[in-house]
This record gives sequence, structure tokens and C-alpha cells, in this order.
Amino acid sequence: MKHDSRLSSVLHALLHMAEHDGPMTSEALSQCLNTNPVVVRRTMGLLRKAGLVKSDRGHAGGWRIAVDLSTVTLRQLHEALGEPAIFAVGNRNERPECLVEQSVNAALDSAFAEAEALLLTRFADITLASLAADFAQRYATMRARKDNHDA
Amino acid sequence: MKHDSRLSSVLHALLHMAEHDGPMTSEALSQCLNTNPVVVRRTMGLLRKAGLVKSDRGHAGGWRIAVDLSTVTLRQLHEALGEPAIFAVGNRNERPECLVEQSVNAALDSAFAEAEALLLTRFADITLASLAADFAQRYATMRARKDNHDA
DNA sequence: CCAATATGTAACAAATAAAGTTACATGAAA
DNA sequence: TTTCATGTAACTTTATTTGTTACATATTGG
Repeated sequence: MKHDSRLSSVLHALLHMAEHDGPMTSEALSQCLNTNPVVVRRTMGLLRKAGLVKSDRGHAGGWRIAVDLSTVTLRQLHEALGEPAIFAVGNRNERPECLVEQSVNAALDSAFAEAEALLLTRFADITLASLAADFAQRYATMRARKDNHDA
Repeated sequence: MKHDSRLSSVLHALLHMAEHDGPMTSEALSQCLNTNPVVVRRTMGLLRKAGLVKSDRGHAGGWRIAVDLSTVTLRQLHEALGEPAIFAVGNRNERPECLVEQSVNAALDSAFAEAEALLLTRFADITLASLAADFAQRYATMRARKDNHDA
């Protein structure tokens, strides 16, 4: 199954925007993400509707983060993307007549619901600020290794 | 994304087989599942390789359960199907050069790993026998409602 | 004002993966 | 030896994400 990587994409884009002074164009972001500017606009447009970013047209236009990084969680981003289906496996039929299939669905649904609840809880715990901090640490570590190597 | 419903399918098939005396043909199972006999053989073939069912050709042939229902868990079935990807969302790139993307992946991977671990734990708790018992209860309830209605 | 730049969006194409289908080989039993 | 059933390869269909083209719309600098 071809899977949805938009959450990963918007996180990548938002962190680049956070590290960058001034707005970033769809073109610039598409290069960071190795994708197409239209795909960027399509996806970022969903974040704009959720009030998380703003866009400006024309000269010096582009995309800007519209909120404090510490207030945005992965869960909010997942919601902004329309809460796409998390699981690649699932029931054959959501409303089966067959009692056997009803038993199967009940068992699977409850297991999937628990896993989804845990995932969304974890998502709610992770803010953009914490990701930015993680990146800063990776960057510092990488620089330290590089300096050491150069010396 | 079009999702994988084989786990749901094989559960449905196995419970029908459990309720049925003697082997069931791919044709009969395909009617229970509203699908095609070849799809049934393809999927049940994976369970056969795992030793969970047996098949016989020719007259009076078909599929039989080869193990005790209380010893087979959903997790074993998931494994027999080749442990297909559970999530429909994920990273854009598994081994990114970009440090930003590495931070994003690390955060997402750990959340997904926890959710997957929980799901597999739940799967390991559910046996075919417990599903069969759930079905028996649904069936009894349905009969009681029907008898009451007919009276 | 107008040319350049950027987003907004519709429409369509490509890529991917599950499920369905056709065709036929193989083996078992009446 | 005919019939019935599985085994399997090859292909088609369907669904979904992502990529692409084309063009409208808005903003800014000259």
C-alpha cells in the first residue's frame, strides 16, 4: 500500500521554516523536501486553514509559521491534515450482516482503537519546539564531530 | 490508500471453518467472504505454510483447520501473512541525509513503534477460540431476540 | 500602469499496491 | 478416466498518493 507521508513532510517543512529567517516560497520548500511546489502548496494550504501558517503572494511572499512552536503538537498537525487513516490494515466491511464478521470486526476494532489512542497521545506530547530542540542537538553533535575530525 | 484486509478475511474464513463440519472448499469460502476462490487460495496458502490449516485436493477436498483454536492468536495470523505494514502513514524517507528529517523520523518512529507494540500485544491476547466464543454469544443473543419477536 | 513573482486550484498523469480474474497445471477420489 | 479441488502464474481492475501542467489571482517593485 502506498502510504501517506504528509505528516512527515509538513514537519520537515515547518522545521526548515523555523530555522529560516523570513518567509519561504513553495519553490524553496519543495527543494528541501525533494518534491514539487504544487504539492507543497496543497499540503501547506491545509495548515493555513488550521491557522498554523500564513502565506503571502507576490514579491517577498511565501510561507510563515503563524504560531508559537511550543504550542503546536503533532496531533494538531495530524488533525490539520484531515485526520487521515492511520492504519494500512483493517476490516473488509464496516457494517457486515454476517455475525462471524461482526465478531471479527469487534475484536480488530478494539485493538486498533487502543493502538490509535496511544499513538494520538504520543502525538499530543510532541511539540514543534521539542523537535526543533532535538534538531539543534543533532546539529551541535554533528558540528562537534566535524570540528574534531578537521582538527 | 487501499488497505490490506487479509487479516480480517482469514479470521472470517477460519471462524466459518470452525463452525462447519468437514473441509470447506475455496469456492464455499469465497462465497462467505464475497470474493474470489483464487483470492481465498492465495491467502489461505500463507496460513498453510505456517501450519495453521491444511488443504486437500480432489473430491471431498478443501480447507481444514490444523491446530487447536485456543492456541492460535491474531498475532500468529499476522505473522503468517508476512507481517504486512500496519501503518498507512509514515516517513517520506527512511535514511535521510537531512538532519531536520532525521529529527522528524526519530520522533515519528518512536511513536509508531510504541503503537505497533501495543497492537501486537493485543493481537497476542486474542485467540481464535475467544473469537469463536464471542460469535457463539452473538448468535445466542440473536436467536433469543428472534424467538422473542416471533412469540 | 505593468511586469515579475508568488500563491490558489483544477485537471490530469504516474506510481504503487491490494484485490479480482483468467487460464491452466497438478493431484485425488469416485 | 472423468470430475473436482487446489496451486500458481500472469494479467486486469480499482483505489490512493504523489507528481505535473496549466492557468487564474493577488501583490510588489519599478
